[in-house]
Amino acid sequence: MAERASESEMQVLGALWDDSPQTASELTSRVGAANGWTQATVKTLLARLVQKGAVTTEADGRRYLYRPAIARADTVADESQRFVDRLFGGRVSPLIAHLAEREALTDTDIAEIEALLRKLKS
Amino acid sequence: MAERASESEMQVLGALWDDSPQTASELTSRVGAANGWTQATVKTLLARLVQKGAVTTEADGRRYLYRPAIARADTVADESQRFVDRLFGGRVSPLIAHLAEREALTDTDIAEIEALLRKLKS
DNA sequence: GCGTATTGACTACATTTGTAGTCGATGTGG
DNA sequence: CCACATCGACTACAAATGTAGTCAATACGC
Repeated sequence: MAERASESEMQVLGALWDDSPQTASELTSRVGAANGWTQATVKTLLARLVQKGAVTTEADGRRYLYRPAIARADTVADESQRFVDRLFGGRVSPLIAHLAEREALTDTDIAEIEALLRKLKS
Repeated sequence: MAERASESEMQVLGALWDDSPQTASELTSRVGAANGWTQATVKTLLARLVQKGAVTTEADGRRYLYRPAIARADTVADESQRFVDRLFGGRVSPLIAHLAEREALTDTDIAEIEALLRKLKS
């Protein structure tokens, strides 16, 4: 089982979920730039992700192509569970209630959620 | 602004939100036992929370009574925001969609969420 | 009063995380 | 062919985190 990725590592992993494979340079341009990290930092993050088994490499000439080795959905599931447990005692609706209260929900969000719920009930 | 509490520290803080004030012993019995931590560990966590300004102490004879110094709602708000940003690019509905898919939503949850949304729209 | 249990203060230390530098190998443009 | 750019490997190192031990003071039961 792959170990958990740290928050920074998760940024890199997220970029790979969005688009893969990518080279270290590409990732530096995207994630690095977005977070103010140098290439060196991004490479360290990549190395750690590989070591944790969360990312795989494929040689492409002199460099590597990086690909996620774990599914976004699985990771998101684990993290969501941990999160809801940690802050909301495992209950989901308090989370929604909270998000709603903080006005973190746009009208579009609300519409989408309602549509989801309708589908869930059918 | 108080610094963020780590995950372990959050466990202790959570217990204080549920019930406060509490002594270190009480917290060890609850949180410590639940997590397999010794008294020493719980005390360290408490000391760090105090140092971070997340918990206050009040002398009670030879010992302290511990109380949360930051509101659950505020912390939950910050953490939720970070979480949604980190895993869902800041969008809330993918989170709901995910929870729904994983059947993490009970019928009660669904009903509660619908009620919330109705209220939101009015 | 005195031994014993309890408590906070202080110390300890390995691991993880954030952030980056260096360096040797190798590919590339001219 | 060769200077230069680029890449991964390895190294560095401070701060945060997880986990706990030790110790001196003190309160409490007898």
